Amino acid sequence: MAVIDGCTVRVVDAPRVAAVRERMPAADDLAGTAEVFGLLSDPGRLRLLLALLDGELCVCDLAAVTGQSESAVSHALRLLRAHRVVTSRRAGRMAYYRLEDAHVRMLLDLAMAHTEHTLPVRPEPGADA
Amino acid sequence: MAVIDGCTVRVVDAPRVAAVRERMPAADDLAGTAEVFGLLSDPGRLRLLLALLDGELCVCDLAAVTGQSESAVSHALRLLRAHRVVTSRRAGRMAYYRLEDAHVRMLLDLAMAHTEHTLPVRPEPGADA
DNA sequence: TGCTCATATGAATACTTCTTCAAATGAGCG
DNA sequence: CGCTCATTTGAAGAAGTATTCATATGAGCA
Repeated sequence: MAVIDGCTVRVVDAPRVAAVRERMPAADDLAGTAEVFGLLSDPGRLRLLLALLDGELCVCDLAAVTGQSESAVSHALRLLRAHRVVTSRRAGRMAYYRLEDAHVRMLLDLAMAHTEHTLPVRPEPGADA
Repeated sequence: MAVIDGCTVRVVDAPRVAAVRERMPAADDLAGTAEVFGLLSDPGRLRLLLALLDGELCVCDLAAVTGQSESAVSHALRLLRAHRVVTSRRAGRMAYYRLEDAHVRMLLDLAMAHTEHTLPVRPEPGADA
């Protein structure tokens, strides 16, 4: 048993627990990161973002590329825009969206690299492959 | 207007749309990737996985580290185990979990590198920073 | 101005998903 | 064998999320 945050909890390896807790990011950072992953956790949004990887597209082209209704696309883009993952540019009555978040771009690149040829890159310490 | 998948849809830049559709991963791959991101989209699970980054821990220590109930932790681990992200080892009445998925490990490393010091790495083509 | 088109928005429904509580499993130990 | 402990499981309730349809905004154009 150990006392953490004023609560008494059951603990086996107290020093390890303390060390790992030490390294744990702040709650806000964790929540933010989880949110980003959440944005990527929907196949529709994932399609949209992948479509935007190599440049901007208008809403109707995004709908055509991703096979979704224009309304669904617009809702999804609204969410992504609220999180500053994409930005929009208006040209006449059309709206062109682009991927604006470098961090998300990296995650997408990494994810795509792994769907095509799944090669392990940083194996767990102790593994021999 | 263009015909895609037998449906007539409104399209502005038809060749672009065709090219981007070409590069789009298969639906199964997309769904799988979205699922992985989904596993990372919950702060509780994110904490668990981060705690496991440098080695195995038992359930109660995971609960202590992440500040969740043991039941919640067990449910989360069950889900992660179902997706082969973690594996468990039993030692007596305790269960030790370890991170087993190299791809997820990379995503976690990348995400963590970005929560601490947010440095852009691959800017969009056209950006000058 | 009035019409059409591209996108955006709102509201409602259906669908997941998280959390909690209660109880079950199954190992160690007297 | 019966008790305790660590973990797992099930079920239920609450909360969030996605999709759709209908409508609104607002730009271009006659």
